[in-house]
Amino acid sequence: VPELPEVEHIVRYLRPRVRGRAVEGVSAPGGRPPRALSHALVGRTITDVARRGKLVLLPLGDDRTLVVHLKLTGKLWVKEAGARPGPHDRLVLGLSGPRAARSALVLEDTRRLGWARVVDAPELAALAAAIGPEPLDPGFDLATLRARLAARGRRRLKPLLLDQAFVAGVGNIYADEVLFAARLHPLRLAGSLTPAEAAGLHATLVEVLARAVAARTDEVPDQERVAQGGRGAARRIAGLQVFQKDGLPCPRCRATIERTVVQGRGTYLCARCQPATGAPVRRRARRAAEARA
DNA sequence: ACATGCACCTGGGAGC
DNA sequence: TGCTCCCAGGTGCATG
Repeated sequence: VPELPEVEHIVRYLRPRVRGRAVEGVSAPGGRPPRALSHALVGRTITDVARRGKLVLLPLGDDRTLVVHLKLTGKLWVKEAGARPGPHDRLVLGLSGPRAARSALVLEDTRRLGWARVVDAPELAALAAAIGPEPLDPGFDLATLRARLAARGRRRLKPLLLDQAFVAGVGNIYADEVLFAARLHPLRLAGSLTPAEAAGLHATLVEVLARAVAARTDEVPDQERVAQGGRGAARRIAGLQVFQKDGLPCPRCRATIERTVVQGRGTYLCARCQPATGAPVRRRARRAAEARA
């Protein structure tokens, strides 16, 4: 599941491989001919590869940009031109190059939830404006986070972290990892954090994501390592502390990590390290217990 | 303003 | 073995 660090890694993998290449053809193996995309892309040059939140941005030199969202199972590869299409290849962009080095940018997406489209500058601005601050930007300081927490004080921490309008790029895995590192229960209300807790959340948010990005800057693309041996989202990511570790001892206190469901999503936490303090939560739980009785 | 629940889609695992 | 059921997770939308 690509979250900010994985998307960043894909961007770094793609940039030297597609920058400066012209799109020579567009096809969709096993699908409808992508006529609109083809019309918008053929003949244009990919001038760079960038990221905004979980979006991959491929600017085309004029005011247009190819935007890709990988959702749950999307991957972007550069393959040799003419390589046999994989069973889940959804979109193939033939790229220019010396005859022997011609290549293709391939969107592979098992579950077909991802998308790719070409937008103009105003549309790109609208997409970007709907996404919150980049947590790894130097401008994302503690004051910024505290102001945003205060503005959404009645929301619970985990749904808030998953909300791309609150902060860019956090998904289910890193939301749990950040909350564990910050010793905060996922159901705590944003407005209930002490100044020290807010500072801890800021520090861990930056640290956990930065470490995950840094762990992937080596030459071997993560995607290729996954293809060689990994299976299951958690296995792709080294160094996870709690995500999908239910039943295992907490790496900090040895209590058993548990799995719950928050906002319909699997949520992993150490109840000893991340106590569910906060009066509103308890009141709500008691009301629920009374309603059941 | 916030939460909930479903829809989208498919493969993989559990259970029978 | 082979069937059904359920689940995963990002996001958008309808509903409470």
